[in-house]
Amino acid sequence: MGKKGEETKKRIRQKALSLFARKGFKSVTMKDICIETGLSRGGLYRYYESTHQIFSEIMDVLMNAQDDELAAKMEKEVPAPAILDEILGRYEKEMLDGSGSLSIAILEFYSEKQSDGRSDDGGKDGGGDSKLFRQYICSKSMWDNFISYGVKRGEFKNIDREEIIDLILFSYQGVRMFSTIMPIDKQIPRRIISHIKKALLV
Amino acid sequence: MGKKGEETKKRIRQKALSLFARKGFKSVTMKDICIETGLSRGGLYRYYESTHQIFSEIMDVLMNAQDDELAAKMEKEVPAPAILDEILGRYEKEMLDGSGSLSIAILEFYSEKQSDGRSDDGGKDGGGDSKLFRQYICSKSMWDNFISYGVKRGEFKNIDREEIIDLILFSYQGVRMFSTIMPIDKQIPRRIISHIKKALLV
Amino acid sequence: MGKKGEETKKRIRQKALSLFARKGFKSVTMKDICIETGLSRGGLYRYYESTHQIFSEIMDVLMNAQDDELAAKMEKEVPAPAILDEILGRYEKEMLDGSGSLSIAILEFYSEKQSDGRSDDGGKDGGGDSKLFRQYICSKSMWDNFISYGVKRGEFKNIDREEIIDLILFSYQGVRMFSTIMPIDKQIPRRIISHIKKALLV
Amino acid sequence: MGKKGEETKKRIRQKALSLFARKGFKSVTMKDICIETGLSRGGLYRYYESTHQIFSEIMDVLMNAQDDELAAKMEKEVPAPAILDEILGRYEKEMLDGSGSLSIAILEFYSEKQSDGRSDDGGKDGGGDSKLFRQYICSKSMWDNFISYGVKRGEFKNIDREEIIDLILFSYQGVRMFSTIMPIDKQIPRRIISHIKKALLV
DNA sequence: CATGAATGAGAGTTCATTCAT
DNA sequence: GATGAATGAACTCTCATTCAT
Repeated sequence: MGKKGEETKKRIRQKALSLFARKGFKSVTMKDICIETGLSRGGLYRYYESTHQIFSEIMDVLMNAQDDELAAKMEKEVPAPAILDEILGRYEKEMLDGSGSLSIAILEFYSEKQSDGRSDDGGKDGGGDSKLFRQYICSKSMWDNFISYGVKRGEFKNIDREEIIDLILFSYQGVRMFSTIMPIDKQIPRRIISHIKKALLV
Repeated sequence: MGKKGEETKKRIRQKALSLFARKGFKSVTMKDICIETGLSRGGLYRYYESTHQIFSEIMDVLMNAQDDELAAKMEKEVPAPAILDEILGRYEKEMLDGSGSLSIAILEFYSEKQSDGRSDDGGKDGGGDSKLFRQYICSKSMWDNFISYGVKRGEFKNIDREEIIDLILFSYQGVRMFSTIMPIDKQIPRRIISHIKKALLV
Repeated sequence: MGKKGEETKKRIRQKALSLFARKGFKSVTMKDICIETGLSRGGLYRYYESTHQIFSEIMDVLMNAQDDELAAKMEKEVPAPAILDEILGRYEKEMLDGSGSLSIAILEFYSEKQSDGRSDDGGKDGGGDSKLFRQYICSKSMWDNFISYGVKRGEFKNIDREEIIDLILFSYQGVRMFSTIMPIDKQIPRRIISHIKKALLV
Repeated sequence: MGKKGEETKKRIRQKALSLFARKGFKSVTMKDICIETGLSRGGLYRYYESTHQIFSEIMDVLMNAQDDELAAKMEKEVPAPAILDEILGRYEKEMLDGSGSLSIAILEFYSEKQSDGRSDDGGKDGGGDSKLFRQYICSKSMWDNFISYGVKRGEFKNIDREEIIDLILFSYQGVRMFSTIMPIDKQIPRRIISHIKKALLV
């Protein structure tokens, strides 16, 4: 493919990402992406043959770009509450900013597959649900490690971990979803974060 | 519009509802609804001129069909924990059953409006966000009343109400969303509910 | 579908037939047929969803419009040589007139299916080859009956029937094919017919 | 154009030939030929600028590669029936093997020109019909010579030569055509050949 | 010379929408 | 009121063809 080709693919993904964030998955057409990237029909199709494929690759890239950062901090013995502050700070920002979120696009993408029964993710692995599910498992295990770390250091309560993790993950996702369609009062993320902190910190 | 007309409209809404639950909002076409209802093109257009309008009316109907039931129970002095059990039981069921949920359709419907800037909700009120927002406010006030009731009866803790309410509402919505695209482990709703109960019950 | 619809379908088939005869099968597009019939895209697709389907129906109609005429003549005890003259006269005309012939279109249509392996003949029966083959069998049995008739009347020689029939059918088809792409000298059909007559007549 | 260039052209023609035999003329694209030959777009276009041109050259090469062999045999006074056996044996094989035949491609190629009115055969001569026609004339004269030879040797009947030649050529072509789209019973070529022999041999 | 990136024309297809009957 | 025939816009996708490197 060559270096130029790889760069074009990357450019396509970037432009497409902004479209998906803005309009969700279903409403983005190959034509939209042509216009956004400045490529012609044929030019785009040379690299990707459907919005499914593009989205799928975007998801792959995003998912692989995950947190080693956290592990690094635990390595360095950063206090758990400090790490928690940092993570929840990021969550808060994300919950408030609906514009950059792929939430709806993700939902549309995976829900479409459900009803279709098709599996157009470039053939890299088996089906998208599992990809999402793996992501959930991964986030969960990350939190689990982190909470263990906090408990070991005597900084977190030794509560039912799965319970608090599910609560964190799904309320976070819930707010993100709604932030794309409804003005989210700043207090909402703040309250959720406050609750999480109270539940965790000794 | 005579009685017959109203019934036809109702039938259209019912059939369309099942389509929206299955395929989301964007993927349902007027043609789909023609087929599902058995109406001809012209026949359908006589009653509704777009899927937006149909969906909007469905939402109106659903939102108006809300809980006076709860008020009735509080009136009858039913113990708060019993009411809580009942509500959370319903929530649990809904979190597990992705199939019947309009979650995605709602998200698509309102998010489409955001990006369009259009306001095609039948002209009844100004913009859908506020409709959704009102719904949120309404649910919130319902829970607020209910928690007050429990606190007054000495059955609920007197904690920060807004905090727990946001947590309940958004984690519930978060799970519902994901239930439509990912297999949800039975334990997830159970854990969330367990947490809520622990947070509320004395 | 209604009477109007049936008429539109018929009109489509007629116009398409002239296109197929002129350009063969592969070179005719749905757009061509739109233009020829004066229908819009959507209008045409309402009735037929591919040139395959149209061609297939044309073939069905043509094949069903076959020779009961011959049977009638044998019934009426018309002398075999007279009937032979009439049939071969028709053959001669058809061999000379390349313009109205579907030969190439038929060849393209069925050869495309071979390589594709698809079977898009409206689902009415199993595959097109058999349809062609049946046609061959049918023509063959028609000639067989007819030659028997001539032999019984003492007007035809009692020669190897299958031999002469294959010769008739394939040389006729061969000339028809070439008549679409090459000027056919009038003498060619005449010579072929002359040979056939000599082979058959006592 | 050096020797290497000529070889590349030859390779292109060979690969293209197999494609034309498999898919006919119209269905073969420059892209197909790129893939089949392993050449890049630009690479292919350096040598040939259209499938028409490639096909045309293939035809030229094939037509020039004709029978001096027959002349040689007559020179050597090989008995006419032996030569006939050999020729008809080859015909039989060709009639049965639809797969390697260019029949359909030829038909498509020349029929396309008819309707187009264009003349894209590399500019070497005026129009393809005449090329085909010349080929017919050429085959005919070959047979004419051969039959004369047989008659002179007292091995063939002195019948109307043009008649039997047309019969041979067109029934042969007819079967070849159909062999590409229909299973041809082994008996069919056999019967045709049997008839020809009976007509020729004393 | 050869490559493959890119263009743009054009075919296929699907729907929202209108309108004569 | 209701039907379904018809329109036309928009999208998807595929190639022939060109051209900078």
